Amino acid sequence: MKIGALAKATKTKVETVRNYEKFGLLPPPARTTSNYRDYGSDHLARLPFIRRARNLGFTLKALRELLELSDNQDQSCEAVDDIASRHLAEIDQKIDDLTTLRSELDRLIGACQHGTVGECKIIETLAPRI
Amino acid sequence: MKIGALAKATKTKVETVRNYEKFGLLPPPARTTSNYRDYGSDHLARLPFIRRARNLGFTLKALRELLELSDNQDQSCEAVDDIASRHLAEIDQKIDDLTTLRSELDRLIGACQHGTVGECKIIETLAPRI
DNA sequence: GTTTGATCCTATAGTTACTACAGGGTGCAT
DNA sequence: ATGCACCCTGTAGTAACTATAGGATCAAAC
Repeated sequence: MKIGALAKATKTKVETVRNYEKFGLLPPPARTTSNYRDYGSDHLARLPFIRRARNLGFTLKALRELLELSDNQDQSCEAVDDIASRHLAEIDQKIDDLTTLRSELDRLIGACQHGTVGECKIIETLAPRI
Repeated sequence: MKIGALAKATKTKVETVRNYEKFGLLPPPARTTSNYRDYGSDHLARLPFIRRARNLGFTLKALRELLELSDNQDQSCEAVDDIASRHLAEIDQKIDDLTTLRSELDRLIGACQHGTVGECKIIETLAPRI
């Protein structure tokens, strides 16, 4: 498939797709005789992963590391363990933060339905843990 | 407190703090006679919220909207409900994505400990929901 | 068979959010 | 009074994306 079809299928801008290739997140696809990029199902699977992970605040650099866990199956257990563990801690923190933020937004909406907006404590929800 | 102390207390770069003020996320603090920014406890509470929310992938624009829920307590219930609900859906999606990604990393580490690295299915974890 | 329009190519410049640096003022401590 | 750490404004750099320019390719319509 050509870049336009891939971009559409993954709701990504064409320029962003090319950008990922330049950065080494998407392997360079085959080219047609007229030099058009010709993507396969591996690209189609990989791109949504990148998009979602980006949306979750992972940098392209962090993503490259995670994708290498997938690409180089022959890596040492220590390497896999180290990389995965580091990201696991980061992910847990993010889930925690999102969960507390979620509760406060939920409470806000609930208070609203009872006609009493009350004090908004959004800021406190993400206050630093001591 | 001066900007350096605030930055240190919130693990933020001094330049980033000034940037948030320019963007309207942090209210301009009082100034000393020598024109130094003089922050109070409200700034000290607000900044960690901004930092965490940024880390979760919220844009400065989205943050400004969320912070207005907190600042303008006199907003209409409909406005609060609308803004909060939109962000709630976004947050739920993020929690879902992080949870599935977390499981796969966890499985990878587990497999590692049993000496059988096995196939890495990270990419599939964030595959599109149909 | 050529013209129109959509899509592709590369390359460059703009945007957002942050970071770094330049050039200069402030304030305390030795 | 001379460092030295900190503050100020302003500008320029980075990362990741987005937009635009200038041109090639291809399918379809006339």
